[in-house]
Amino acid sequence: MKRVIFHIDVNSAFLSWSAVKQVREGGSDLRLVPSVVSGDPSDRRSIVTAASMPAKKLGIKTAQPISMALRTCPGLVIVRGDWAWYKSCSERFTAICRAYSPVLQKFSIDECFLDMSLHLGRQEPVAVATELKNRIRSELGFTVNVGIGPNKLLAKMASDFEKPDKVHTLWTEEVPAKMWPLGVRDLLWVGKRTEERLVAYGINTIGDLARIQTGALARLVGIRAAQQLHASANGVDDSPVETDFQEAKSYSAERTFAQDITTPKELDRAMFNVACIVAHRIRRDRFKAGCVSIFIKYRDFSVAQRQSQLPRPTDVTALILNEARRLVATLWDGVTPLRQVGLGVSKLTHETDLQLSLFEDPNLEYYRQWDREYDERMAAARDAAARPAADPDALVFHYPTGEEALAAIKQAVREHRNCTFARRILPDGTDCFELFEGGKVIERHIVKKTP
DNA sequence: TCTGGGGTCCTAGGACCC
DNA sequence: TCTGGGGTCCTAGGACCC
Repeated sequence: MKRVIFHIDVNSAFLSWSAVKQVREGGSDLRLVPSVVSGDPSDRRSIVTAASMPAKKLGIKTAQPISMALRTCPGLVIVRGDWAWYKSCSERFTAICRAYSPVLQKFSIDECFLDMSLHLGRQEPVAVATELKNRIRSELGFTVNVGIGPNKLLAKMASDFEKPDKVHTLWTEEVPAKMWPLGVRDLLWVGKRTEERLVAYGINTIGDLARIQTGALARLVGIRAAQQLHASANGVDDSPVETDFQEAKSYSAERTFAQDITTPKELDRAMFNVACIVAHRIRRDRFKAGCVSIFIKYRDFSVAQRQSQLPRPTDVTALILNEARRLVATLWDGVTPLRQVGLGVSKLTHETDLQLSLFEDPNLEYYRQWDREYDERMAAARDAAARPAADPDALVFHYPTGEEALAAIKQAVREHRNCTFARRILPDGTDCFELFEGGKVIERHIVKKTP
């Protein structure tokens, strides 16, 4: 039986999705002007998460610093990401794809593979793909590219050809004409480093890679990578479309500082924050972690990391944080400036710890109670964020600068110890800090936007 | 220009056991 | 005292993806 795989890829996903929302709310279409999704544009370390076609035509690229993009295009429209909305777009997109074949593998928030081998009947693959593409466009308001091939690799390569709103095929017999002239970097799994090594050896195109002996290649990139690259360059891939839900194997969180930090106190505060986030997420997903890792990134982007096994798997923030602190102490000298820190957990299990250890931390019950309260606050903040913005009774405070806002917010948090609080981006793009009481927003603190 | 925040997998060396 | 060879686990680092 002939295998037919589709790879469906949303064009400029985050930007398209934000545009759909704005158009629905009566706004203009971001896709028609130079625009990007990014973090806080006043933070020099923010980068472009997604760019519109007009922005890309001006040379703005994904992952470029926002400050640089603004220099290229001073009139650039910047919108902040809306993750809850993106998730709902992704779910509706996946649901339409699944109607064409149940053999679906979600590859990321905006991409999936469909095994169409048993679901085409007498229809032509291109006709079905075109219908799928058009249906997503008319029902959901955004465009996708569909790549068609005999396996996942070629389908994915095909979807990357001309964009947007296109269907392309890459059958095995088309590989020499359509894929071999491309540079090695265009091949899946060839990144910056591998490209450098290959080019230094005179391997410039995917065709060069397809023809070289794997023995020579192995000396450059290792045996396994060599076999993988050689097979890929020849269009060979027999990996199945995996329909099963893959459980996460690790969780991590990182923070990049607005300015490099140089004191253990600052580092510890960041470690505390990321430990709370990671531990909360594993509890939410009913995991316990057997291994804790930390990493730090220096000014020059070099990274160092430490990891260690816990005596027993845990989901307790304090135990994870303690281990992270111990690891930090063995790794960082306490003075070399750091731009980023991160904490991860792995060796995840679902086991429940019924057995009690003689060496149990005497504060364990206190730690657990603290975690429960943290989890409740997070849940309350999530619920509040999911509700519509209308709450006319909330007191609204405006501040001319971020510093003043921060001071006032700290004061408000001290005064309202029973309140939950969350930072939130309002539908009009206003970045604000909200205090909740009994599920209602009672105060909203906003930094006045400079015109 | 000056670079985010998540993830996955692989490799190589050392410790330890038989 | 010095010695082989294989297996497994752990750790650090690197490369890639979106």
